[in-house]
Amino acid sequence: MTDINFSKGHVASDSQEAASPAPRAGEFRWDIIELLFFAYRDFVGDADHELEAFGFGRAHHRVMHFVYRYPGLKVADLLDVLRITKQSLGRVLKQLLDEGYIVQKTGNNDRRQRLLYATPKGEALVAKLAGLQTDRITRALRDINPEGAAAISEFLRAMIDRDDPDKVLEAIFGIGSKKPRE
Amino acid sequence: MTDINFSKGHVASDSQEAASPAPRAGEFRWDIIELLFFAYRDFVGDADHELEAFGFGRAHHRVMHFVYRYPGLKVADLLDVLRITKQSLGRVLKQLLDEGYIVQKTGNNDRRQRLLYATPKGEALVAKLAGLQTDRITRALRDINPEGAAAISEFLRAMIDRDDPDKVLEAIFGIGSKKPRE
DNA sequence: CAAGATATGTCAACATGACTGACATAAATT
DNA sequence: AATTTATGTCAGTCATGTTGACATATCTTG
Repeated sequence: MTDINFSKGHVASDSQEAASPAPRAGEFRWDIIELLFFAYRDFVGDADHELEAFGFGRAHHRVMHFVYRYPGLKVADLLDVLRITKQSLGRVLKQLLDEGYIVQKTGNNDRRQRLLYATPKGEALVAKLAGLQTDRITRALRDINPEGAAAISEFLRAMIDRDDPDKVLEAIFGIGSKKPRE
Repeated sequence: MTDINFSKGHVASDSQEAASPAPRAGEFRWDIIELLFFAYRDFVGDADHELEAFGFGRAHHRVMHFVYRYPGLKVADLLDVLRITKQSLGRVLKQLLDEGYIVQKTGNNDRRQRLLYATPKGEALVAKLAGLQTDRITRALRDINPEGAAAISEFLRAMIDRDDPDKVLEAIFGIGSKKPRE
């Protein structure tokens, strides 16, 4: 049942598209495009499973992750990183605060700011999820030598937009190209 | 304004977590976890922008992509690949059919099946989006040698779950581990 | 052939996580 | 004192996912 019957018309080694657009002679990176899709799907799937047990979703994970990793992150910074609206963040953040995964502290210099910190309970959740994802990454890197691993890191960095980096990206990339786009 | 003021407590070279969980001595791949997050965010962001002009979302893109790439894909196959319910697919697919991006043909062997094909209009859309993503990938690979590129491909493949692969994954991986889970 | 299984489509209700717009408060800046 | 900034919140909407129930056509099987 359910035989592999689709014709694979455009797959990889196919000759040529008869399509009208013909953008640039057909040299698309279908391989990487699809590998990224499946790899990311399964990568986040690890965490998604666990999150159900807590009654949380991906949104909660992202918030917890960055709050844990960058203690004292401001709400505004979090909004930059996640690229969502404050209304959208508000709902998720409120749950995490109410349930004791995150605490807020008033900023020292600027008392309007609410600096965010993970509680031990929050740290435990992040560690659990990061453990699952680290397992997958470690498995995937097992048969890859250091040069290959460096190439992977370099590739992923180069895939990221560098214009107008948020605070977390500046930390990751080391405050390099602070290029104020006019 | 908006100074880089978070304390970076747990970042990379930090000594040790005082947290309670302590899963495996703290050797998490924070680097790859975060690079994947940002790389994928910007990777899909390319397409998201363009899609707005068409009044479509990511869901439409995913459907169009796989229908174009694997002509004659059955509805059931598409459900396997996207891992969504048929009701969810139905809404998106109906729009793409109504607006002439996809056509259905009755299966030859099994007349219950609806085999899906991209129209020229649909192919043009897929090509446009794949062009944007290919540009990003090509840019990212520019300074990476063939061995590095091979490592990247190997890594992404190894990140994907191989148990119970769907039709598309079988095509990508070459019908390898056809392990029928009982 | 009749019965059952399969492939697909559809209706209805609901959940999550995005969005916009408007407005409120407290604290910093001018 | 007036304005700007950082944050929070209310209200409504949209996109995309979910369950559950059911309909129809077609294939498979006893």
